[in-house]
Amino acid sequence: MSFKYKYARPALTVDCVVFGLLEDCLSVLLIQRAAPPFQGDWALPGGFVEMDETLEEAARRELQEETGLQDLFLEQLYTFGDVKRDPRERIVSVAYYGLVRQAAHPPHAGSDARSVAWHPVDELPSLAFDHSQILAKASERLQAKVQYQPIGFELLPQKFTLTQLQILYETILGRSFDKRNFRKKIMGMDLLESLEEFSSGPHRAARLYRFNRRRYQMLLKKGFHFEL
Amino acid sequence: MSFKYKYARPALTVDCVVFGLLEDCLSVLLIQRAAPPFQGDWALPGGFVEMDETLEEAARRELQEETGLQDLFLEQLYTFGDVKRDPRERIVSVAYYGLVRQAAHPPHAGSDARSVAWHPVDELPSLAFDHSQILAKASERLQAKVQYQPIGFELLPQKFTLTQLQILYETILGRSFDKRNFRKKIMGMDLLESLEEFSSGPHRAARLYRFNRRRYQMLLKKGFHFEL
DNA sequence: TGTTTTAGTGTATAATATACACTAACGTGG
DNA sequence: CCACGTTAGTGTATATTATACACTAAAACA
Repeated sequence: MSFKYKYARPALTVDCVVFGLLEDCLSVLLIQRAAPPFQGDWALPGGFVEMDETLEEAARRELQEETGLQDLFLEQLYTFGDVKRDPRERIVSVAYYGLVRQAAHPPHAGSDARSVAWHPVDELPSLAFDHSQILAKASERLQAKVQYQPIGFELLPQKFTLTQLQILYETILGRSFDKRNFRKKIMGMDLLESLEEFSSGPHRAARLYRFNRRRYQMLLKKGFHFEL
Repeated sequence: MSFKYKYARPALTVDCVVFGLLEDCLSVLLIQRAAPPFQGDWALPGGFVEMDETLEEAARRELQEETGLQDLFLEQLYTFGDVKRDPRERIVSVAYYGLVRQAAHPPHAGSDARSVAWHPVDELPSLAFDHSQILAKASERLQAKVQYQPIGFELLPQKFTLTQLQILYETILGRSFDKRNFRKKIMGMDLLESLEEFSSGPHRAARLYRFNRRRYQMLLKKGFHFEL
């Protein structure tokens, strides 16, 4: 069976740049290609868009199939359409970027047995196709967006300490913050719900917090806007 | 002649949301559809992506063909891929938004004689397909971007007065600025080149300025970042 | 019980944003 | 020719926000 069209059509794929924190290190989920072209090289998870699913649905399905990841924060990034970005034929790819909480838990490789692994963003292998370019765009977007939308929380466990949050921002933005000023600013936004204390070593216990999404929605309507 | 593929493929189009200032009124360039579906309705200019052109090239070509516009600021906006966004078949569309200086000069209708016209954004007709949604996203993006990148200048003539610039920002952002504070901020950025004076009526002449793009690039490298 | 390690807190100063009102220049019409 | 209408252009005082900076608290362990 095959499909005929009057005019030539590019193939349409989705690719996903999924970020996670791996031991305080910002990392990206990559799969190793089992077949040519770029056999053995690392690449972004992704695949062809089916006729009965939206682009985001396609991205989520491919992620699930290839890495087992589900229910993560996922947003459209950019569409890459250079004529020769795939050596085989014309393929246009809609890229998404995602954030996951538990990069610690290793993702399971997909049914087609390609290996899947987290790679720290500052020591990446060279990638198949134009995936380095896609990843660069995703990093840029993440850095920009994390400063004016409260998406950083998507990378932390639901309960986290202020120190964890600060390290997260420092990691993503590549600069350090003053502890007191950071806490002042975050607390001043009134977005975090104070929870129990949590002890993890030979030192004072830290308070855990949870991001209160409902409260954020409320504040948004009142003209509030999150900023770093 | 026709093209056969093993798997079904969505058709791929580009659509353009082009903004211009029409008598201090933010407007969008629309074309009137000559054929079904949505015959007679207004729609965004756009069309199918050819196999030998990038997405941006496709957008520029379609704009040129349908409206005569050329050499404008144009950036990718978002890709729309809902399954039923076109009643005929599955079509995924990569949307671009553009800014032009001279919305005063009426665009000439394309070769296929569809009419082309500027429509103020606050009194739009209902649009074909999901084009209202695309336009909404473009307005949102314009509003956001104009505040942290100096793209507003793309809507003004190359020589402009500070009052014109202020009105532009007020129009796009829907709020007013204090004249002295506005001028202080803009001048403080040191991005404008002072030119000759320009007299236009029974009142004091105003100084003309030009946006100095070279200077902007320089400052960028030194860590400067434009903000409203 | 003291040593180590991380958590948690306040204040003074600098920088930035805001609010606000008059003079300058030009053209027109009485 | 001068009074009026209209738009251009300018500075300062105050409030708000950002920054810099150092010690005490609590827990575990030796």
